[in-house]
Formats: sequence, C-alpha cells, structure tokens
Amino acid sequence: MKINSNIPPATVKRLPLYLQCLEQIDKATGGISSKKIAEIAKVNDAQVRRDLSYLGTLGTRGVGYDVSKLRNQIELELGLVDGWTAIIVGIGNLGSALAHYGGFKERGFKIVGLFDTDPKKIGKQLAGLTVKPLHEMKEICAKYNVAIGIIATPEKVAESIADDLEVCGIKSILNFAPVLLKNKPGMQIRSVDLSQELQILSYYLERPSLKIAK
Amino acid sequence: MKINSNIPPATVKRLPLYLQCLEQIDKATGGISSKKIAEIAKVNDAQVRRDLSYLGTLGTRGVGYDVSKLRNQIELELGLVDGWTAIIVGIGNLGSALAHYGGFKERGFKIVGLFDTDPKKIGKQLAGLTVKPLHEMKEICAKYNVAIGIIATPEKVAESIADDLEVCGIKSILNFAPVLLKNKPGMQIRSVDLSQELQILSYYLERPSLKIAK
DNA sequence: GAGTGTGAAAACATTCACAGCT
DNA sequence: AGCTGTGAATGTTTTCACACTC
Repeated sequence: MKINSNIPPATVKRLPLYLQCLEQIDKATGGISSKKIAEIAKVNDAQVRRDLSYLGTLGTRGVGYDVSKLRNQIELELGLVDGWTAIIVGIGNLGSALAHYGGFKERGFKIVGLFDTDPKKIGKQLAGLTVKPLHEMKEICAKYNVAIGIIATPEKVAESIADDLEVCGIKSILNFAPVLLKNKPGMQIRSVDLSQELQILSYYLERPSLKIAK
Repeated sequence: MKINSNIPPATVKRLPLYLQCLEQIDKATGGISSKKIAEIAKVNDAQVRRDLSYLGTLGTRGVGYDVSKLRNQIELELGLVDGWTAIIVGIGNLGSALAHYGGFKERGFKIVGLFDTDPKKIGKQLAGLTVKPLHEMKEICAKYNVAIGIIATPEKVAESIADDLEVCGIKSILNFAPVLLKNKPGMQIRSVDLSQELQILSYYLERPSLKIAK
C-alpha cells in the first residue's frame, strides 16, 4: 500500500465524492465500473478512471474495480485512517448538528471536545460529551492531540476563536462562520459558507428578470 | 445595468466570496482595489480583476472599485435581487440551524416553510414559522411560488423528499443529507456534504504515516 | 466483449505583464 | 503614481479515443 502525495487538487476534491458513491451502492456488489461510479457521482467516466489512476493501478481491465479495495485506498490517500481528532467551538444549532453528525465518525474523525462561552450551554451533555468553557480547550487539545478545530460560532467571535485555536497548537481549521478568517502562518483553513451554495444555485436558476435583459 | 449570462463557472463560484469580502470591509470605505479584495479572499489580484471584468467595466483605472456599485452588480449577476423563496425539509439540529441562519435572509433568500414528519416537531415555532407536516408542502409551494427546496433530513429519506419536492414543482434543490441524489430532468441539484471539507482538509494535514511511506 | 489506463487533444482557468486611463 | 482591464503565455483539468488486459 503506497501513498501518492502528489494528487491534483481537482482530484482530491472528488475523492470524498467517490467514497460516498461506494458507500451508497448495494453492499452485496463486490465490483464496480468507472461508468457506474460516474453515473452516481454525475461526472464523466474517463474522469473517474483518470482520478483513480493517481491512486495506483487499482482496477482490472475488462472487469472493473473491487469496491472494498478501492474504498480502502481512497481512505488511505485522504489520510482518513490516521484517526484525526477534532473539537467543535460554538454549540448552537449548527454546532449541535455537527456534534451529532454521523458522517464524521464514519469517516474517521473523532470529536473529543465541545466548547462554548454561554454559561447556559456549559455542562450540557451532547453526543456523549460535556460542553466545556473555552479555558479548558488547551488541556483537551494537549490530552487528545487534537488536529482540527471546527468553528461554528457567530461571525463576530470567529476570528478570536481562530486565535485561541492557534494558541492551543491546532494546525487546521474548518470554519462554518460566515466570515473570511485572516491567514495564519502554518495553519490550514477551509471555510464552508452555508449560503454560498445557495447563491451559486441562484445564478443557474431560471430568472424572470433575465427575460428583460438580453 | 446589464446581466452577462455567460460567466465561467469558476468565476461564479468566487462571486459569493467577493460579496463576503465587500460585506466584511470597513463600511466607511467607499472604494477598494483588486489587491485588497485579493488579500481578504486569498486569491491572486489579477484573478479578481479578470473575474470582475466579466460583470462589465466596473472599476476606475488608477482608483479602484466602488464598493456599493460592485456589490449591487454581483448581487444582480447572481440573481440575488430576484427574491427567491425557499422551504426547509427536516427540522433537526441542522434544519433549525439553517432556519435561523441570518446569511440566507441577508442574501435575498426568504424561507417560507418548514416541514417535518415527526409529530413532536410539527406545530413548533421556529424563526417566525410553524413546522408543518409534509402534506401541506404543495399548498405552501404554490402559494409562495417556492423556487428552492433545502433538504436537511436523515439520508434514508432524502431521496423520497426530493421526489416530493419535484411533485411540488420545485426546480432547485440544495441537499445537506449525505447522499448522492438521483438526477431529475429539469432539476438543479447541489449537494453540501459537511464531512467532505473535513476529508479534503485531512489530505493536506501533516501525517505521521506519510513519514513511513515515500 | 467489457472495461481499465493513458497518450494526445481540447477546453478551461490562472497568472504575467503592460498599455491605458485617472 | 496608482490601479484597472486584458492580450498573451502558462498551467491545469477534462475529455476523447484506443491499445491493452482479463
């Protein structure tokens, strides 16, 4: 089992998609073709083959890919077998949703801490964890060697939480607050803006107003 | 005010990002340069100029862009001024988070209905709306001319909800359930998988196991 | 026959670098 | 002097098409 650490970014973005496909097909199916994956993932089949070829020679000509072998290899490439630990900061509706979200555990991410500043939330039990105040963050991060900090706070405090996470030695942030965080050297930051997809969708909607223009 | 309906997809994806930038800068600032936008959005400044040039000749050489004029034009291009209405199906933690999410309203999307199958949730008041059973969906969709259906249900029922939305005449779906929905002719579907970004992040994390491989 | 893996072509996207305007 | 808008160059991604293997 080898890891190719030089996969094109466009391909890296699609690997989780393929993983989802493999999970979704009939569990009894042992093998699958690029054509079938392409159909479920809604991409071109040559694309699928090219993407998977970066992970090594995994398929069998004339036959297809072995589902579990393929899954293992994608998980290996994405580093999902390393068992990353994460904490969530901001336990409102979104933070709670993330804490309960089965997809994280299923993908090898373990949530080991929930934090909030609101005294009403501190002490609450949630998804098998107790919500803790911010000043206990450093201890938890050290104890569990936390790799990822997930920000689900209101936008006003997100930047300061990012600073706190940096102090705790965290090297990666997944930010759900609708704010563009400042760059921090040595820190990987990815932001998910829940309204962004809706805005993109809007561009491709049939618009009454377009009939007037053009 | 003209709409250029032929903007490259890569640019469309960045327009919401620029909008976020503009919202985030000091409200007092009347003008902004491509260099400043690039810095906040963490992209190349030539990229910003090229992207914005698709919207028309908006800047002033030697000066920069007028913030409010730029914002208006981006909103116009994205169709955010058309006042889309949306409904949310599945009022768990994620659905509640989405219902309360200020970013939707701010971007011109109006949530006009919340739906769930759970009798315990039906009747609940949330973000100024009452949670309704599924069979009232069609009526609400017709009444408010709903354009977008947001799915925030567990994965098992997501596909059948998508069918229901189709029956209600909805033409666009934003799916938060971790499942790849089947294609429906004439239907725009975008999926947001909350764990996907975490998986991409994982690929770029420093891995202990990589020291062994290679 | 069926389906992978991959050169080569085509399409798309980014970046440079600078003329042109304020 | 400062900053846009954009040709031209470069880099990346997608797709075609087919030799090759089972």
